[in-house]
Amino acid sequence: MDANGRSCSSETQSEEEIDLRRGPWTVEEDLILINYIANHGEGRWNSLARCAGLKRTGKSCRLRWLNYLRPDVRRGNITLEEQLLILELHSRWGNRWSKIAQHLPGRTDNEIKNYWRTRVQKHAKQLQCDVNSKQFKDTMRYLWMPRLVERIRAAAAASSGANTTTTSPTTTHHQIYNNNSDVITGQVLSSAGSNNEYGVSQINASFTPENSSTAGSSELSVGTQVSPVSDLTDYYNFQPNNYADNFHASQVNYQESLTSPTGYFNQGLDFEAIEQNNMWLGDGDVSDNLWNVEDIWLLQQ
DNA sequence: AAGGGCCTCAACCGCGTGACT
DNA sequence: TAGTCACGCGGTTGAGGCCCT
Repeated sequence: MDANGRSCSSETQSEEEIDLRRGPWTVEEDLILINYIANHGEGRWNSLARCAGLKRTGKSCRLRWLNYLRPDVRRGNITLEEQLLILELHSRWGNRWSKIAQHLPGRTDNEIKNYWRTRVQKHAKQLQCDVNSKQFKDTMRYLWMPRLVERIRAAAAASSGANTTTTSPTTTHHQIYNNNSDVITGQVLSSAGSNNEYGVSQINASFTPENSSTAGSSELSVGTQVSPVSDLTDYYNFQPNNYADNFHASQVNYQESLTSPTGYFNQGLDFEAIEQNNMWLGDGDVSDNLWNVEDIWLLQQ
C-alpha cells in the first residue's frame, strides 16, 4: 500500500518501464514524498519511489528528502561560525563533505560543497592558485580564518552591547577540535565576550554577514568599538618564535595551525601594513574582499 | 528596457562500498 | 566467490535569479 492507500503492485517494474520525471520537484511531488515517509519511514528508496507513485528514481527521492524536505534541514545563509568550522574541517579532511556536514547540524553535504565551490574556490581562482595548494591553504589559515574569528568576536561583542540588560550567563554548544582532530563537544557557560574552557568567546551563531545591516564596517556601527586594525595586529604581529603566545585568549585554538609548513606566513609579515592597504575592510560578504590579490602575491614572492 | 555575464544551488551522474544471496 | 542491489559520496551540470552595462 502506498501513502494514498493504493497497493504497491509494481515492485518488479524497472525504471526503464516507467516514464521517469527529471528536473525540479513540484509541490505535489514533495507532498507525496513527505507523506509517504511520514507513514512508512525512509529507506529502500527505489521501492519507496515506486510505492509512493512518484515517477522518480530512488536516488532522486533520497536526494530530495535529505537535502531539502527533511524537517531538520537548516535553511538560510551559512553563519560565520559555520564558515569557520567548514574551513577548519576542510583543512583537516579535505573534500569529505558528508563528514564535514556531520559536524554542522542541519547542513547538508551538498550545501557545504556548494559553499566551498562558490565562495572558497572563487578566491583560489582569484589568487590564480590551486585550492589545494599550500599557498592557498596558508592564506586561508593565516588570513581568512583569523579574520573570521575576529568577525565572530565583533558580532558577539555587538550583541552583548546591544543587550546590556542581560547579564546572566548563556549556554552555548561548541564543537572544537583538539590537536588529534577529535571533536570535542562542549556546553559552554559564559557571558558574551568572556573566555571559556576552549579559549573561545561566546559566539552569536545567528550572526551572518547578510543579516547584519552590512558586513564589515557596519558591524561597528552598533556601538561595538572593535577596531579591525588594532585587534588584528594583536593577532598577526606574531614572530616566528612567539606567535603562540600572541594567539590565545578568546580565539579558536590555532596554536597548532599557526606553524606554516611553507613558511609563507612565518616571516614577520607586516599585517598592519596589510590592514592599511585596506585588505580587510571590504564591505561585502565576509567571504569577499578578504584579501587583495596583488598584495597576497607580493607577500608570497 | 534588454541582454549578456556571473553566481547560486538544486538536481543529476558515475562510481565505490557494503550487505545480502 | 560472484552477482546483485541499495546506499552514500564527490563531482558536475544547468536553470533561474541577480547585477551591470
